[in-house]
Amino acid sequence: MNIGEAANQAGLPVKTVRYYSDIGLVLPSHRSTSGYRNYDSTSVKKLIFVKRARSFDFSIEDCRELLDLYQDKNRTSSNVRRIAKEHLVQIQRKESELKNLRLELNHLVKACAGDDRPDCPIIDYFS
Amino acid sequence: MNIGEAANQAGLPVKTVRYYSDIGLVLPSHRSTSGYRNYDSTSVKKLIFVKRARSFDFSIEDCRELLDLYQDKNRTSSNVRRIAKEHLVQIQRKESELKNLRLELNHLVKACAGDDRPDCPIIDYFS
DNA sequence: CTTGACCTTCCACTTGATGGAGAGATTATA
DNA sequence: TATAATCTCTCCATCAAGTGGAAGGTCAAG
Repeated sequence: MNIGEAANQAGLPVKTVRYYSDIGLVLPSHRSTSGYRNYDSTSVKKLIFVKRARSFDFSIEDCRELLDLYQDKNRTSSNVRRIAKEHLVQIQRKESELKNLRLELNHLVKACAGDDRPDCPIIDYFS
Repeated sequence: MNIGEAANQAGLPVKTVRYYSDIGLVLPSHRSTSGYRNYDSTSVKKLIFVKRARSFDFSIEDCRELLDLYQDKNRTSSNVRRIAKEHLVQIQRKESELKNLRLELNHLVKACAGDDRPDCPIIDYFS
């Protein structure tokens, strides 16, 4: 199938599929004589795999590694687990940072009258 | 003072201060005859202000707006509050997305044996 | 034969910086 | 005073992960 149909089946924009092809993440199974990218069901499955992994915020490089393992019949689940676990740590770190941010900002917003006067604890805090 | 000293006082890399100057976010108070950026205490305060706001993940454009309000004696705290509140909503949304991600990924990692065998619920889930 | 949908490559833009090259300015030391 | 070290300047490239658009080739239907 052509890129449009493949993108459709994977639920990705055509541009993104072409981008994944450009960076060698998911290559089309072959090219037509006129240069059209052609995707078979295997390559579409890879696109879907990448889409899922990306929705988990895995980086493109992580996806590349996971995709290798996905295709590797000799893989060990410990390898996959390692990548996922490292990623989990990143997510947890980010989440707690965001939480601190939210608490502090919430505090500031609550302290701010939000009226016509120029007095503002938010501005004061930043100054 | 020169850019190095200003950057130092603001706790920002010189490159960043120059970048803020380039995009017109915090301009140096003037330039020396030889073209050196010169920062007075007011412009350094603005740098510090931006640094704080950025540490709260406010975008550069938000910072620009907050900086305008910071300098505006006729500002109303409601304007500042609006920006901060919108930002708070973004942070909360991001935080809950991250939480969902963490829970699901944690689930997957826990379900994965992480041993020598190729069977892996993480890979299965993505496939 | 032409229209329209789809495909191609290439280039620019996004955010918020950061790194480096090459050159000029200033300051410290010998 | 010479020179070396440090600072600063501008300009260009790069990062992630695409997205948007231009200019042009391809294909099927009417």
